[in-house]
Amino acid sequence: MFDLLFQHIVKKASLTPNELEFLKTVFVPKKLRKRQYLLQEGEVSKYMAFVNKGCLRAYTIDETGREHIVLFAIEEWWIGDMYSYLSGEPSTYNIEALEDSELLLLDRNGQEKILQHIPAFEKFQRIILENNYIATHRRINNMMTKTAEEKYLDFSSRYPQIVQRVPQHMIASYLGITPETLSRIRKQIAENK
Amino acid sequence: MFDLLFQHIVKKASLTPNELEFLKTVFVPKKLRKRQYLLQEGEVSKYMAFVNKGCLRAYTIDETGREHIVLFAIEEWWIGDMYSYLSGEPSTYNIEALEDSELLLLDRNGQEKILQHIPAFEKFQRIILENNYIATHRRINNMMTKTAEEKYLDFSSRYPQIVQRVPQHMIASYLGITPETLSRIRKQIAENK
DNA sequence: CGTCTATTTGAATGTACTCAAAAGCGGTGG
DNA sequence: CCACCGCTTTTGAGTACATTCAAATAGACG
Repeated sequence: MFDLLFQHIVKKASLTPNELEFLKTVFVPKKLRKRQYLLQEGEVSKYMAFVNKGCLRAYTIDETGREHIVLFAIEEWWIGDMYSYLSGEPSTYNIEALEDSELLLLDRNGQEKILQHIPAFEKFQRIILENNYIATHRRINNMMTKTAEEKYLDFSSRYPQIVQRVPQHMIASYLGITPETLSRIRKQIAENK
Repeated sequence: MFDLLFQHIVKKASLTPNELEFLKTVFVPKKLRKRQYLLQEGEVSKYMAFVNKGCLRAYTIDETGREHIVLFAIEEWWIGDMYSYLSGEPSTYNIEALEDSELLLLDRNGQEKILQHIPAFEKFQRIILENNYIATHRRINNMMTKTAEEKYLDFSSRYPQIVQRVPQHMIASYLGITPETLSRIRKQIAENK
């Protein structure tokens, strides 16, 4: 259950076997069936979740009732509403399992404990934040400057696993384009090669 | 010089007079004339800068040579490339003063010192991060779901001071629309009231 | 197998863009 | 202090890209 998490962490910061063992006492395993929710709009996001297995999406619903996917997560990714998690305010996101999934949950308390026991965890956290910052800013840049086709090509080369596993209209939603447009783009790409 | 910074901080976390006094030894004042750069592409962002006076922009240049404004900052805002600051990697941003400006610089060293001396500073930092997270995600949401007109209306109601102070084509650049489109939108808004 | 949902295709529309040129504005030097 | 130059904003015309709405096809799940 903890193998993937441990691999994930030691890639970014070196922890002793003892320290890794300690982590087991802090993370809480949780299973989610397809279509179950980790978080619903209005709830406080008490956990950040590491995905050990499966696939999830975070989305919002706008005034006109449309869903907009904010984030996907598959194995070795983190998911949660960081804002709600940090501030304790209710979340505006829904987080739903797109496949049967296994998560490892970390709450603020657990996080504090880890930081007290394992100084190197700070570095790990910092790297996660950095990567998040980069991905978010790249996304803004893509939204601003790229055509629908470029957005899709960038996405599918960066996250090919997600393209495989997730319904096409959800990818369209993530990219901020209509399902019809994405369908036509894919057709055109297929033809031109 | 430190008045605004102190106000800014005590709004978010309560610090003792002694602690505030200590901050003076850590932040480094810096003046920038209009059109001077705080950071240029390829340099490492060694500081996060608190804007005591003035106005700046952070922008990138894409493959086709176009500028895209990532961020504005006026009094009481922070500016810098957080990724480069945290990771030590070279920045892809340029940060330029749009007016004569006064900054207070904080480097990683200084930040460490503060955290050691002033535990309450952690809370302050957390709140800054939260606000940053919210603003960034709102921006993504706006880019994805809003028309050019809605983007402008949202921006100008949220940051009216910036609309006042910054050339129109830079606002267009920030919103990811052309200057011509923004001009037409503004005309239309003016007519319809 | 049948139903429900996802994807594809078509036609018409609309929003924002490009390119080009005119008008407006501000800063600078004579 | 005014005239000029350069940059910003506005306006116009034509175009491209993506959207909407509608319907047909394909695929998944019970």
